[in-house]
Amino acid sequence: MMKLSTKGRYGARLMLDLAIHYDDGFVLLKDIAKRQDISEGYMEHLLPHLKAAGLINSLRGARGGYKLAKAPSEISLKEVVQSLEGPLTPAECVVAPSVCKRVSFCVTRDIWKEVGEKISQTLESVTLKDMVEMQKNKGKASLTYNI
Amino acid sequence: MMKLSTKGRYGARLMLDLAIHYDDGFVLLKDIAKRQDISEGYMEHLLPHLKAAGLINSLRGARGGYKLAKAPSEISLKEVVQSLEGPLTPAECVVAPSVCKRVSFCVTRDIWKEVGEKISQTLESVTLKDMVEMQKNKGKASLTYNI
DNA sequence: ATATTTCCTACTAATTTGATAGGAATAGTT
DNA sequence: AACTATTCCTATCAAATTAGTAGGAAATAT
Ligand code: FES
Ligand code: FES
Repeated sequence: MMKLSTKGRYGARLMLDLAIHYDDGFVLLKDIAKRQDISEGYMEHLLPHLKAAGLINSLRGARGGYKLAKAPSEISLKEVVQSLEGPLTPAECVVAPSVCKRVSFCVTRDIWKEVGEKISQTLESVTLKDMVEMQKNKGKASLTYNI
Repeated sequence: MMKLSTKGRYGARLMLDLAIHYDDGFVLLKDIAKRQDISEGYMEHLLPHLKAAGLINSLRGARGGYKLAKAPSEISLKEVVQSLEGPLTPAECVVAPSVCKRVSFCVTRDIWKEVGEKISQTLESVTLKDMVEMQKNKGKASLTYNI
């Protein structure tokens, strides 16, 4: 249905959480899971991908945890989603031409490619820092509403 | 993986095929299936959606078949994909807020919404007529190559 | 040593996707 | 009226993907 899987959605929230706590040193997965209300066990599966993509660092053992490998302003949402969901294209054959026999003359493929590029551009234009700012503003707004 | 399902992909090819044969009256599903190399039985499932969306007309019985309900220039790829895949948004909660408890303060949701709008815009800017033109140009190019 | 935490692997359950099958309803043709 | 060709409808099945759980090994600080 053209949906992101939970990998991408949970991953975005995970990274946003790490960005919010960027100055707090290593953050416990347990705490992220609690704050974001996501199963700790499931979220564990996301971390190797994020690490392989060079987006986070980890330390094990007591006092261990996770933290961003770069400043929030240096990490785009595109990197996050892509590391978890794979290529951001609506059709496999855009990135793996061998899966379709019709690649050489298929018009729809050209369009799927273009759509994928638009998605990439959009996600690339948003950094974790932007998201932290957005979150702060949201917090303010809801406080105002409560007065 | 942020992929379109075969519904959307096959549907786009089906509609392109109908657009190419727009002047030929009712077109047989059998012929579309043969030309596009898609299982006739499976493609059958797509047609009710396209019809419900007012994109095609059908006639049953002998000499029956399918044809576009509007001129190719009046049908955007967005309508086609949307009728088959549902809302063009990367996360369910954008369109059905009740599925997440965090809607009121969730930043990622705002972003998924924006991405969905970009996808919509891109698909909306392409009509079946555009696709037919693209196909013609492809045909020309490949002929040239063969000389 | 001990407690805490990441890391790794295997397994299971649930959902979605892709595909097939059989026949009812409809419309033209003879 | 009988016949043929086609859409239309529903049920079913198989395969693949996604979501989630479990158990324990490896590493690090105290
Ligand atoms: S959809 Fe893959 S080549 Fe057309
Ligand atoms: S992902 Fe649905 S509200 Fe955040």
